[in-house]
Amino acid sequence: MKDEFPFRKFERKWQERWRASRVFECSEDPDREKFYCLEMFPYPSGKLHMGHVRNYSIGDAFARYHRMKGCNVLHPMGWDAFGLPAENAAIERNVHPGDWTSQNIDTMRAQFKSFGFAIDWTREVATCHPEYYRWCQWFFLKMYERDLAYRKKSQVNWCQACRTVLANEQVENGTCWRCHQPVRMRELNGWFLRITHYAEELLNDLEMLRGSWPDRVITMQQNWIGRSEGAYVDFPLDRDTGSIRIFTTRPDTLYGATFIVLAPENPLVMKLAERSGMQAGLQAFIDKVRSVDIIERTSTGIPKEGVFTGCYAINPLTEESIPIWVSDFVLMEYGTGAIMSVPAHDQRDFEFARKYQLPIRIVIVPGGEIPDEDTMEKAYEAEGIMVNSGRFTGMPAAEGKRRIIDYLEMENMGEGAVTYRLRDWGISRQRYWGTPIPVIHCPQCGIVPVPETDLPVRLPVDIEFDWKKGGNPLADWPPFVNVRCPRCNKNARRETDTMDTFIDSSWYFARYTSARNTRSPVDPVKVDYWMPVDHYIGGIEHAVMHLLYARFFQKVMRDIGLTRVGEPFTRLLTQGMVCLEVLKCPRDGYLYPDETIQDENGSPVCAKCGQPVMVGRSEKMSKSKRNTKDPEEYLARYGADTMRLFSLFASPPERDLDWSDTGVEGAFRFLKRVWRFAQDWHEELADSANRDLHLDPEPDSSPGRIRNRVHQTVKRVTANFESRYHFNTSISACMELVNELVAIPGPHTGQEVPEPYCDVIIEAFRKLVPLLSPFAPHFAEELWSMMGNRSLLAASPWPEYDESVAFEDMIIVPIQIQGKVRARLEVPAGTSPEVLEAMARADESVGRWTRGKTIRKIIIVPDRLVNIVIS
RNA sequence: GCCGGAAUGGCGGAAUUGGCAGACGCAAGGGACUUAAAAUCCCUCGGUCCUCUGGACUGUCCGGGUUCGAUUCCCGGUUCCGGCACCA
Repeated sequence: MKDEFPFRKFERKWQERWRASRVFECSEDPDREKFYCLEMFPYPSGKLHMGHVRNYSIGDAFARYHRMKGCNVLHPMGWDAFGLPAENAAIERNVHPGDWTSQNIDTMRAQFKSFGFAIDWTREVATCHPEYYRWCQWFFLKMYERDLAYRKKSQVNWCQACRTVLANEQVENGTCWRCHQPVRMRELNGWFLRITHYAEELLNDLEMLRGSWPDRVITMQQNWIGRSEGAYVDFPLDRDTGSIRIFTTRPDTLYGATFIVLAPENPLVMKLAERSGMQAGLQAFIDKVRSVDIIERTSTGIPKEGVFTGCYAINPLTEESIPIWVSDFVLMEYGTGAIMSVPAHDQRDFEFARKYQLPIRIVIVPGGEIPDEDTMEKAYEAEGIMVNSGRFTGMPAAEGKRRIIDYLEMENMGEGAVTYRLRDWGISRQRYWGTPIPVIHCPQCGIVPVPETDLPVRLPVDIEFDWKKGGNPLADWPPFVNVRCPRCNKNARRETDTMDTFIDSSWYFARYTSARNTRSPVDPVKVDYWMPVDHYIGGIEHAVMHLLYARFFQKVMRDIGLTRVGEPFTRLLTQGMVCLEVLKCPRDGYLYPDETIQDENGSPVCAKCGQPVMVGRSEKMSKSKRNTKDPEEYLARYGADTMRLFSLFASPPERDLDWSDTGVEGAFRFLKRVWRFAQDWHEELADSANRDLHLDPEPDSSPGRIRNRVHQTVKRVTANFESRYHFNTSISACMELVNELVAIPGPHTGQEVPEPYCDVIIEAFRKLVPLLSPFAPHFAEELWSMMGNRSLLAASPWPEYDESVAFEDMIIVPIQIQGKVRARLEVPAGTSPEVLEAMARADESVGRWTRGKTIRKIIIVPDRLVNIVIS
């Protein structure tokens, strides 16, 4: 059977050869250029999904290409193995989270292997292994020593459904990022990492990444860090001791500050209430604010509510007494939880002042005229000249800012300051399946860190627990909780919070460089050889959280002397989602394709109720929308190479990919076509590897043109790997070449092999097969060995191209008249403008268009076009 | 509201710096092979029109502009996607 395409057989064969030859295992070699290629490691959720297939197909193409280019490639894999779904599975089906996780890992590892990814499996890590998470604990202790980890009571985002705390980044539109239930505020003690200590550096270093990270990720991180420059200003209380500190970005408007507003959570509120005797009213207001859920409270549209505290403060510059209010629009978490209100120059303050009839004073004007404060319709927020501002009157606002800050500092009334939107990272989770925080609470000594020598604090795996009960089972497990204080040896209590799993994924990329090291998280020599990651590939959903935390950890690792590298990821590629149209029945909701049947007109109807099915637009594949496709099915039917090829061909990596069964079929057809062509030429190709080729056909002969195309294709595919990463066009280029090869006469058309073609075809295959290998590695490896190569293609050099052969000798130059193509000239490349002009003027069809007209101008771009402008 | 990104045939997409719009693939239609089907191969395939083996006009979200020439650059707008959203 000549036409048979035995992909199942050869895919298994090459996977086995790669494994046995250990070709993808690597070690440090200072003499070779290193290339660290990494895709974001998966959460072991059960089985691979199409998003994984795409992600790892992209990364694998890079890894294979750079290995063939001669780089020492590190391409590892591991498991982000702690986290909530494991506990949810435990609750649903009463299996231990650890068992559930390790089964999933086994399943998914096997799947990875059946895709033939070029991975160094000796470096595999799983974050739930004590050998891994002990170093998460170690990092925690190091940070604790350096005051980068601390415990505080705070208002936290609380998800009732998950019974845990969420970081701000994990709250999406007021709902939990995992279960999408509303998030409530709750006061809780917990552990924090002082990421704000690095805010400035995390912001500034983004500039180094510009150009090699997507702009939008840089922008998102900038917005998230949210630097603002301004000043703290102290407003003394009127007829009382003490003062209120506010933060403002507009010290130049200080003379226009006519009232103060406190956040409802600000502890000052109740103190002031006591003085004014207005406790009842203020408490009622605070309770009312608290009762509103976070979604509503943080939505911009709703009108601002406020209450007067009955107390006054002194504006330090005007020395006037101004009222102190409380309102829900002021946030306790930002700045100082108190603001000065300048209604003339802040729209929100303006609306508030109008609503409660508070005074408005203009202190900045665009020109000379001062508008009427009683009739103005909105705040003037732009730059201008200061008025009504004492000694600062007449200054441009920008200068006034500096001068007022200087003055405040001189008079001890405030200081210049920078604040950030970024908050410290709350890492405590009231959950079982995570890294235990290595701390002991002693009634005598207080908080005592677990000594380094006692690490890891093992998560008890033999825990007996009713998973359905919810909450954190660790807190109810005496063997874990009851310990002796490492300092005084008296009875103490172990911390039962576990770490946010984002800790685990904040340094795994460094661990891969020294995966089995038992003395420290990373070996300093190895980590500095491999780091930073050269190509990091993953989903855009990690643009802020994971990538910001990882950057933070990298800087901490640097500062504690583990590495010299300060930024972990040199290049970032954010791949798009895998999408498919959704099917929806008006009665039964989302449907799988096999839950629909065709009616007599061939339109899809719901199999259950017979109603017409709406075909919705293409959306990210998800179980809840029932628009998923199982990679396993396609793997069995078409093989790994076809899936990989399709995933890369259907759209460029950063864009969304629409899954298409017929598209997969197309990729399969292409591979079969090349296969069949190779079989037809078997006699010529088999064991041709060591043959000397005579490659000197006339450049403008048919075989000469084939050579030209071959070398051009090598050039195009190579260029793509170096700069644009649009593998869809790389694959197109290979397809075009195959189309040209198939068009020549030969055994596949039932003809004799014409003499001049034979060596050209052999050369074509020597180039084409390696070009395809990053996309369809088993297929390429099989053809490579058929051609008589003894060594693995995966370890062979990337094909070279000869610029002089890739060079196009004859070029078709279009002739335009008034910008419209009217004729074409076939000329040798590099034909001079003079000759082109003469040829264009002499051209017959040009004459038809120019007859009776005056030629005003002729624009000539050599090798590109001729444009004749007529009057 | 603010900040990004996108918009090209029936569909996914291509067009390196302003220089032949629609590569490559999918779908569709026609044909060959076949008892038939599958597989494979060949042809057509943006739109409108004409005197139809050719040719004209038009066409890259819409409206302007710059230019000999704009999918590409500039200004204004529409729609969609994403992020942030009382941040003082």
